[in-house]
Amino acid sequence: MHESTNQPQEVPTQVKNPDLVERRRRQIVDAAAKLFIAQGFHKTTTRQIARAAGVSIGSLYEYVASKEDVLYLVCEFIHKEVERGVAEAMQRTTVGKEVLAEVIREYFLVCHRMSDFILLIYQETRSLPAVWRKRVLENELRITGVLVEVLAGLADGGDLPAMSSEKLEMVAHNITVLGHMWTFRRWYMARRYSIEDYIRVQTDFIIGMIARQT
Amino acid sequence: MHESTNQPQEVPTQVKNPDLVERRRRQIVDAAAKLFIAQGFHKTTTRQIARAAGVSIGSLYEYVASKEDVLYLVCEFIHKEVERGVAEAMQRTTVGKEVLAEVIREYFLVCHRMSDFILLIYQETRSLPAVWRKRVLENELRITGVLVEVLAGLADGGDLPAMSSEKLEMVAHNITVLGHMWTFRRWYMARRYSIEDYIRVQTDFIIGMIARQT
DNA sequence: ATTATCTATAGATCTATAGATAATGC
DNA sequence: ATTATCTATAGATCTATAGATAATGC
Repeated sequence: MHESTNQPQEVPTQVKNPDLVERRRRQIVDAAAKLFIAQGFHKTTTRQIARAAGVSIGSLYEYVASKEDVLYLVCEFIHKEVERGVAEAMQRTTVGKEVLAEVIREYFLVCHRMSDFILLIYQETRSLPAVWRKRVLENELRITGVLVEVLAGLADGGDLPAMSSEKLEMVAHNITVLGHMWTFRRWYMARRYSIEDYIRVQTDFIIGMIARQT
Repeated sequence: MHESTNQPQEVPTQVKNPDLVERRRRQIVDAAAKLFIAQGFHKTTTRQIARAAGVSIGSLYEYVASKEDVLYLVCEFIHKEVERGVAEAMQRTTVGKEVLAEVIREYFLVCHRMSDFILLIYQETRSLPAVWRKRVLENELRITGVLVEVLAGLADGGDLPAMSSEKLEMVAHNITVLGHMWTFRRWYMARRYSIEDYIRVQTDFIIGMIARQT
């Protein structure tokens, strides 16, 4: 199978200078992310995005070809941030007995910090054209993939009960989603738990979840 | 605190005959739910809804005051269906040793059957006006509440290790969300698991999760 | 000369309603 | 007479672009 048959397809721009493209797109993404979080994608107009980004509506369309392009750039940016957060957090964890608990803690704290962004992805992915929706879902997997790697490392080192790679992967998905749960049930959870309480309770559950496995 | 200070607020209609309202709204909700699932709320027009429901655009607006009203009616309908499904499923479970596994199984099967609907709620709740968004979230809680009741019953009967009501509630939320996970990660899960596989693996995890608790 | 930016607006929709018509029940 | 339904459209937006202007670099 030839990779070359899939044209990798990027967001198109009319502007030649790549540094300028990067700079302006950052302005656009920053402004749009805030607006989308506050009002949602559909209630935000391209004019609001342009104004908040400090460019004219005409210029905005030199850097993207459609409003959906802006949403995709925002999703891409969020995933990069989350992945960076997770990767950094994973480095910070020491080795030894309590590693899994630390990994969970660091990941949940990333979810806590990036709550609004994660929620945005859950809510607006559907508004993307098919090609980009697919990309966003792949990015989502890549983040769970980081957890899979970490768990596999722990299992190899004997810091985790050995289990089939299938089950190990499911544990990673479960941890990912229980982190997200703090973002999309936060309106309820925050009434009775601080993020630290939440981490404590869920960590016990997750460790229990793994302990019994074969 | 007086309940009477909160006006309960229902979707307004111009039509006097309550039976007719119920009948027409069912047509509208059925049509709209399908369209929203296929295209999303924002890409669906009120004319499409009217046409698919078999009424004119003018009549549609005799039964609701706005497009958001239609979305709220759809969400309400979905929650009723899910709650009914869960309640029925819970009755079907026998008593004894394997009850928890049965409860999980029945609940996950409801999620499987109602996949599209559950996904719709995750994606479009944000498009609702504040008052109704709040209601939808309350309905969401009510469904988790059913699981809390069941778990509490099991704990009382000794079929479940005793644990604080706080933890018991969190277990119910976890089960709820792991059921939803099958709907919003299905694009990935379905590649490697059937719903039966998924239930088997997750049931083991959930039972492990509870076993260790105090 | 080329590249980037802006203003002004065409063109396309879409929601919600006004006002006319048909159906129902006394 | 009242209730329900329909057609036709007002009125409001919003995306995306055309065409003019300013800035940059040779």
